[in-house]
Amino acid sequence: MREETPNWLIRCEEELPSPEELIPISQTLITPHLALAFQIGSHNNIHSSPKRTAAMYHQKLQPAATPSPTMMNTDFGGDSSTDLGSGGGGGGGDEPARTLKRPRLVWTPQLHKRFVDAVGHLGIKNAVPKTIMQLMSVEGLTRENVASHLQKYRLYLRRMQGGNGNGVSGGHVIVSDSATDRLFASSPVPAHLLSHEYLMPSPLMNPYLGKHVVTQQNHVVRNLRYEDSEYGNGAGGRKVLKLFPAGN
DNA sequence: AGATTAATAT
DNA sequence: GATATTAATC
Repeated sequence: MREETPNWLIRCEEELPSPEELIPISQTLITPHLALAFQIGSHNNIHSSPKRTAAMYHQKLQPAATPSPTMMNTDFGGDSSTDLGSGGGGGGGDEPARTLKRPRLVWTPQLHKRFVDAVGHLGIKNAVPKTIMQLMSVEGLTRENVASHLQKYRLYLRRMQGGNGNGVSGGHVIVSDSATDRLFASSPVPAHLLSHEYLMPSPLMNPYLGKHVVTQQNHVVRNLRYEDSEYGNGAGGRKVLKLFPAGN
């Protein structure tokens, strides 16, 4: 067996060790008592690990604000120091860190910054969720966290390039509002993400085009093509996929 | 605002 | 099978 050496990853890590950027990340990735309760690998902190744990920086508590009916009871909720490390716990999962559902991640500007310059240092090729996650080195951050964020981020970037990001069309500038946009706007966009090839999905390689597909209703559909949706101005003329039922 | 899922591709 | 991407939905 032989692990491939992630040379590029190594290069990136050597290249971007800006301590100012890496150290002061402060945000609650996992709730403090979640981290405490899990006490990942007992509190024998393995300092050899270069990872920064979000739990280390817990300063601002999120009120959790989770009105979901499911409610995370989490027996350890009551008191602290409920180390799961002890063998006593009968049905307890040994590593809830993976099995339990974590509270939803809050993408603070700092965390987003990390995300962005991780993406910035990876090439177009390597800026994929898994590697971004690795380069960010934030404990508890999952691939899906990054994937989800990346998806939204790309949508944001497309809106910027496609439409005039700073449309001076007419008379007034289209300033991006909405909290999301401001978060994304809070960090400068890495140049290589502005590549058209990167942002624009090739309609020509759409698997549906020219083929036919069977819908849930068992109707055969063919001749799929893209059409420009003309919604006056609101959407800004996005492409939509239209289906043409084949007679029956 | 994020997470999750389904379909698809590599 | 694992991961990526997109769209849709929760």
